[in-house]
Amino acid sequence: MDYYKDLSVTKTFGQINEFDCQAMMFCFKTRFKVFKKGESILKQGESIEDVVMIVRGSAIVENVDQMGNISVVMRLGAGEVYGLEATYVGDEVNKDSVIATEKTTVMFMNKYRLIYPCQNKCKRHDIVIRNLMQMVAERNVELMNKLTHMSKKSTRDKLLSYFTLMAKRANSNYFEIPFNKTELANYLSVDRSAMSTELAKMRDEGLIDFDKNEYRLNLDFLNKNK
Amino acid sequence: MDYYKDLSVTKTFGQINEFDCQAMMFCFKTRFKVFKKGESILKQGESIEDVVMIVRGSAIVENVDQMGNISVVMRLGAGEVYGLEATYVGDEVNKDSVIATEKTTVMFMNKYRLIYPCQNKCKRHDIVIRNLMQMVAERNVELMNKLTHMSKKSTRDKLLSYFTLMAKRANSNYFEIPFNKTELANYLSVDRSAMSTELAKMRDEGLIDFDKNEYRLNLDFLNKNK
DNA sequence: GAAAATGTGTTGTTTTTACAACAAAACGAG
DNA sequence: CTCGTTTTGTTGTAAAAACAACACATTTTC
Repeated sequence: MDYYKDLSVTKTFGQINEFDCQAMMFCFKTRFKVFKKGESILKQGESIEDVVMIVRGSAIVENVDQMGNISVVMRLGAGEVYGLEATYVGDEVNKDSVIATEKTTVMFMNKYRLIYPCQNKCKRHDIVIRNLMQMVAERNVELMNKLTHMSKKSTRDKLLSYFTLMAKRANSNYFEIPFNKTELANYLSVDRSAMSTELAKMRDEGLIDFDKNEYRLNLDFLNKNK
Repeated sequence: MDYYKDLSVTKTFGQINEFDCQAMMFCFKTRFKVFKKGESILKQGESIEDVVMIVRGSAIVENVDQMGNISVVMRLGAGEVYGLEATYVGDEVNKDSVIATEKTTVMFMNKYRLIYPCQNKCKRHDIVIRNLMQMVAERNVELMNKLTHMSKKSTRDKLLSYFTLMAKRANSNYFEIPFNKTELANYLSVDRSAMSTELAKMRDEGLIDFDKNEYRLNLDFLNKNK
């Protein structure tokens, strides 16, 4: 396979040469699969066999409760893994579904091989462990950020909390977000139509502007009125 | 110091003998401090110098936004650490405050010494790294659970989501929670008085019962009416 | 390129929550 | 034990969000 080009730019395998990477692929019993847009990479409730990594493309982690409410937990981009934390805490079934948002290549890795140190020749396993640790820490921060947005009382404040972070990340008050409107509503746990109304109101007030998934945040306005 | 008794039962240092533990204490430049109830162990906005571990007692992690809204992020019990993820991602200031909820002994550890492998004699450092990884993974699951509660639309569903998890954890429909009513409201991001009203309503309907921080969840009733 | 599916914006109505203000209860320190 | 502080419960009102139903736009698929 020539997936090494993709793997070499991931956080997990980036610092590892192609030869060692190959050895590790073997050790982790990796297999690759390509998913079409909308296909489920993992299904909520199914037993966990592997840790998955997005090699190319992207996916959304979502949770559907008994009442049918959809909650978007996060988005996974290239290089990101899912299923690691569950493996560490010993969960046996997926708590969420992972759904491809475009044509997406996924690498499946044996969950046990990944987290236990091995006696094999893949001598870079320690580096991978370190990298995974880093990624779990980053995910933690990501979840804390989501909590910060969701803890806001009003839809407007939730949106502003999210937009402010995205602007900071982009280092610009003009930025693109990885969600469409429906997904954003499910990410922030607000009603989509109510959110749509609120966004329109914010635009009328000159606070923000947007087109598709691109947004502009008028920070001057924000600071003036606080 | 005779803190070893306390440390020996923590996830981080539990598998390590007293001698190695002592060596590591030195390596991590640990220092101990006792806080009274209500005192701040870490303050939001202050620069991060150390990773802290609750040795004895407990604390609450909370965040106050510009409008003065208090959000309880999580509760820390004995053996739990705070500041690790921030160190991994390179944050320089505390995003939250950590406040002792009772008389609490805290161990401060040099953040760099903790996460970088060292050349010293503390040969159990690798075990500590592994244990920390486990704890960060567990914290992620904890945060995901909180997100699940908070993503529910109504106060009642938020409460039920939380209570159901606590009952599952306790393996009983009778359980104690680590929050008082005010803290619980701030944890779930709902108005305290509205929550109080909703709890009373749920009690009237026979769905739950409670006294102080102890709750009983009537699951039969729950299943019957869904 | 047409049809189907998905995504988005708008409106009015209903339900829920936040807010404010207060009283009662529990707790804690001296 | 007592006073001050914190926690909890209650109520009415105002504000906000959820919901439902729809039209229109956009995207996907064959």
